[in-house]
Amino acid sequence: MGVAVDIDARRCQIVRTLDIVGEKWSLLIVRNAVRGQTRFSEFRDSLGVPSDILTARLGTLVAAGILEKRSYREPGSRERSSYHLTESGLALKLVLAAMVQWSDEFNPTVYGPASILADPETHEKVELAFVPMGDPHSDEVAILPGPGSLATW
Amino acid sequence: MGVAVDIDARRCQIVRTLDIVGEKWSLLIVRNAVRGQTRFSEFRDSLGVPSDILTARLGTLVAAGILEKRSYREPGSRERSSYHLTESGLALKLVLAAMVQWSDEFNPTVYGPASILADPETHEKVELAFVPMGDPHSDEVAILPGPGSLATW
DNA sequence: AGACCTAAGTTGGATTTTCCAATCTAGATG
DNA sequence: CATCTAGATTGGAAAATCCAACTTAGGTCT
Repeated sequence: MGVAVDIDARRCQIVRTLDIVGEKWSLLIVRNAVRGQTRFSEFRDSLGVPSDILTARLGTLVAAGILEKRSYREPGSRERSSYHLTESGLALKLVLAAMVQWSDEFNPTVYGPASILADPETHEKVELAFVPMGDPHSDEVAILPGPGSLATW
Repeated sequence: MGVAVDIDARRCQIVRTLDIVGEKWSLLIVRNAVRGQTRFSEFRDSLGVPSDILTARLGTLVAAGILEKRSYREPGSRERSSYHLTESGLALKLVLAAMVQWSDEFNPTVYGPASILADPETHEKVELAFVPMGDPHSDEVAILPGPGSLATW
């Protein structure tokens, strides 16, 4: 992201995270990947991101190990590329969920939440909280469409 | 941030959060505010952010209710402005902590973590996890300097 | 008074990033 | 060999950021 080039600023975890996903569109691409999108045209059409920017962002995310570039072949078409979340990329759900939760509390809409954080198995609502390190807990979450959602999830 | 202007995209909590803190420097200003900084010159000098950009970001953060503009007066000086986190701004620690945790796991440095998430009272290490909604839990966290920290905290 | 100091903020112009529409690529099909 | 299509590239316009110099407005000093 070009922020804070001096060597000790880069030790900051927040700077290091923003360096990777702090540019415009990056986190929204990850969000849509979490929703299951994998193709260039899906990201471009659903987000409205300019295709040259999308090319650049996908490259950055692949280089950072957040997305993995694969090939797929639709019957009757040539081989094309698709982009899939890695373990690292999937773990960014933590950051996305934090934004969802903050927005629900401090910047809600009149429509209700568009996304709801839930237990992947029981679908009970969950929330992010600070727990003692090492205690058994869940780092898995499902992000389900809520009442404020218009999106095809 | 100008991303996704269409009406239903703005229902997304992630878009709504990025609209407020997704611009360059915004989250770093919040980070430094969490560290206790309040003054224009502190933000400018510690981050190296251009002063015109800082003016714009402080304005956005104040307008969004994340910072509150106050006056202070140093003995022998005239009245000046300072910027203080609101409850809403303090709650962004959740997002910052998520970035810290993600970076620790997937993008660590050789120096060890610069920041450590800890219980504000016991200083035991804590981590973000998904817990059942409504269960008793902590949303308080202290962000302490770790072994990788060079910053004057 | 008036010269000087200082934190906060503004201004003009260069640089960088983003945007947008048009174009290109390369294998598949008719 | 013309046509189709998802993925990508290109050139030029627009917007955001950067940078250094300057301004503001009250305070101190003499």
